[in-house]
Amino acid sequence: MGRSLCFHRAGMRKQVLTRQRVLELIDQLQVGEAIPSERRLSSELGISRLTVRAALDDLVRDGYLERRHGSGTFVSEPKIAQQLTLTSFSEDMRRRGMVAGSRTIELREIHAGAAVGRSLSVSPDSRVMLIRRLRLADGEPMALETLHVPAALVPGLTRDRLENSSFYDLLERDYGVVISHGTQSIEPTVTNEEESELLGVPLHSPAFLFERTSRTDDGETVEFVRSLYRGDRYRLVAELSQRRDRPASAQAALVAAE
Amino acid sequence: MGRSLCFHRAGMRKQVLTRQRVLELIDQLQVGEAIPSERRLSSELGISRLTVRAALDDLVRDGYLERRHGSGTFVSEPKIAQQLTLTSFSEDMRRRGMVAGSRTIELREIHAGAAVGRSLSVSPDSRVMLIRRLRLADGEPMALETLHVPAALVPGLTRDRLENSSFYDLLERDYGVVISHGTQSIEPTVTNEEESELLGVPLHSPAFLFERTSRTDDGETVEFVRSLYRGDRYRLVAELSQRRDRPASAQAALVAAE
DNA sequence: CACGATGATTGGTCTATGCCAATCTCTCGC
DNA sequence: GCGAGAGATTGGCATAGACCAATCATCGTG
Repeated sequence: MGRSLCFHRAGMRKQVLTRQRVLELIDQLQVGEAIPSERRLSSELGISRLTVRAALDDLVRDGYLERRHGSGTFVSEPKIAQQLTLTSFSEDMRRRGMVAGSRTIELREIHAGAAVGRSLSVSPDSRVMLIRRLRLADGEPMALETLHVPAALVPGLTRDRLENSSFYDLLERDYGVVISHGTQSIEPTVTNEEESELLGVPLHSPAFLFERTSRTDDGETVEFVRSLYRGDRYRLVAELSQRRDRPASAQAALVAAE
Repeated sequence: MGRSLCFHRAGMRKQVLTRQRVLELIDQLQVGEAIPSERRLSSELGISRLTVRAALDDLVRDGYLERRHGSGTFVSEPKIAQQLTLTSFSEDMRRRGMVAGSRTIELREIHAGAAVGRSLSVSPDSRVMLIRRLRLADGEPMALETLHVPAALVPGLTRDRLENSSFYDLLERDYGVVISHGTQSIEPTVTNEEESELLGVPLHSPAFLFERTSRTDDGETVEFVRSLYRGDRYRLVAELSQRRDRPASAQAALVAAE
């Protein structure tokens, strides 16, 4: 903590570096413990207090910290982030202290077809990898994932490389593809016979159906995923806030009746 | 726009007032149209550019505006806010250009009991109002809502006053109760016989079950609501982002198996 | 010992300013 | 008329500093 930001990587914003530094700090502290004050961080890191503050704002918004006016800034109870973000299943489970795993059920190359072609912004004739995986937490089936990715993006993809790994990590490490944004929808559904058997739940059990389309920075669509999460083991929880100084905003999409 | 912030209400933060002023502006513009530059707003409102910027940051985060470096700041396509917020059904529907309505099915005073007592932080013997309402959008059933509120909070509550109104508005207007934060969980479920009939969907249709506990600023729990939203008409959609400079964070709660 | 007052520390908000990067517009030259 | 370059405008990021509000700790008094 006696160092200023001379550890910076070229071009990286000070705010971002500060965020990372503070996250390291948080890892070393217990819930409820205070981090150093803004003024202290400012002088120790050799940056302005507003810059420190901006980094902390971000961490507060993401739920890592909570501020108490006049007291300090404290490590939060680990809780659900307010914002939905692109999260790999593996990372998600790891943050819960669980061991994430996966079992590849199917891996083959298909023609995209109309629907998948549209979702991936490729022609229906395009070659696409279809990957079906059962996602496990502490060895228990949690979700069933069907993933489509343009075949040209992942030459030489094998089951071995997929086993017990995060697809995002693999994309980046082995293919230099970095996912940066996407769109996700969530619907309630019920499990069919095959799904029920794979997930170990009764037929027609309630489940969440997540559909996600992910893109790289330059807008290339790199995956379309459907994931079915068991409703008996999975629930979305959010801390909500209504600020008097903000108008209410919508929290859901309403789709047209068929 | 030739006025400075002399329209301010006592104690209200400049950032908040700016936000409101800009929201008014947005209402008058078309999607894709530019708002005045930060520098222009700064001089016209008589506040510093950083303060303008903070207000715009907020609006950008909430999806009202999008910034293009070097070009300006533009009105966004109306889209789903990234953050889940406390939203009244009425406001939600209105933002979709639909007419919100409701039909009160039941309004009576009961004893809280163990579960509701716990949710409302009152004793099981406490008197609690039970309100069941069907929520309509353009006259069509959309959600079934069961609301519990401590009876002492809403003396003289009648069906008339509930009809076609937002409970939040009513709480504030008639009882001076302002909800400020809460916790919401979302689960997939299926409709039972009564629910299916009320919502006009087949038996065992997938649906979202929202449970929400809402509190005032000083932490008093003022309502516990269960809402059942039709899965065929309701879906959660989010724009997702994975910033390289941010660690992934969880987006859901995982509940223990019963 | 307990309570109240005071001072220190902390977060909260804002001002003024500077510089860089990206984009747009206008002018000039071919 | 078109393209390139320069200047203007815009967002992006940061500094230094000031002041207010809330909380905490310490000290003094009853």
